[in-house]
Amino acid sequence: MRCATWNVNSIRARLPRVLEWLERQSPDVVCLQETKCLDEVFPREPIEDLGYNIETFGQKTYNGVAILAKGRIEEVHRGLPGDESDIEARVIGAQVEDFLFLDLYVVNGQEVGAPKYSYKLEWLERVRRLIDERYDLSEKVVVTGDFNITFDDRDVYDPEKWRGKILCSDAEREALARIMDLGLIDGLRQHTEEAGIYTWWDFRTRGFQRGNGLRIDHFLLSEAASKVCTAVEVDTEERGLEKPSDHAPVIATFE
DNA sequence: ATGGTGGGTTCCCCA
Repeated sequence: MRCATWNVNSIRARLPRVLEWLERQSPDVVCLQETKCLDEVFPREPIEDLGYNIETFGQKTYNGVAILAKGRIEEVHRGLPGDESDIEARVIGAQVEDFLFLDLYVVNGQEVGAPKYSYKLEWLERVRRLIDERYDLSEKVVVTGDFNITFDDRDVYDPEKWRGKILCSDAEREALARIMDLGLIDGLRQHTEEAGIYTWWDFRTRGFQRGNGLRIDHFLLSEAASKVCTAVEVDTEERGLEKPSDHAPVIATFE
């Protein structure tokens, strides 16, 4: 079973890339973020034609998440419990075979100290509660997506420049650590301690061309999932093609 | 400290 996460930065703008990539990689499950469209205009047919079932949770203009799977998608849930006034489409969860998935598009936060930064920290605590209350971590649980947080300096191309900045601040890393404390493992770090593995490169600074990236897209695995996870790999090649997303796909393999 | 590019919307927001 191979599962991918990919922030596509608009499913409609990225559709040719996504279709080609699905054909090339043929993952069993795909968790998408930043689809940026209402469910009724999600381009379902060309993806279904490649053999995928689809569950979406979108909104106009911003955010939006979706799960694609070759198998049946069951027990689908959308959003965070509690505040019904929060309509941001950033969370979708589902079961595929004997795996429980949670696909997240974590709030970016804009900059440390901004209102959106406080919202990001509160939002992460709500995610922690969702996992704690709804997910049985004795099962094979895969929490994935765009976390907009680096774990540590190995995930940052220039740690001194980014020290304390958005995506790298202590409070963000602590909020992520509290989620990990539920009993989740960073899937990539099971396999390598190597620094310089990135999943996102800023368009504005031509980060990819300069090798300036961050690792902010993750696979958080329950112990049962981690025991059967044989690889977590970034498809860096995809980021270098024509009209790419600013994120590369990441693929986790389970035996 | 600033700006750069890219996507979507609508006369600017978000990343």
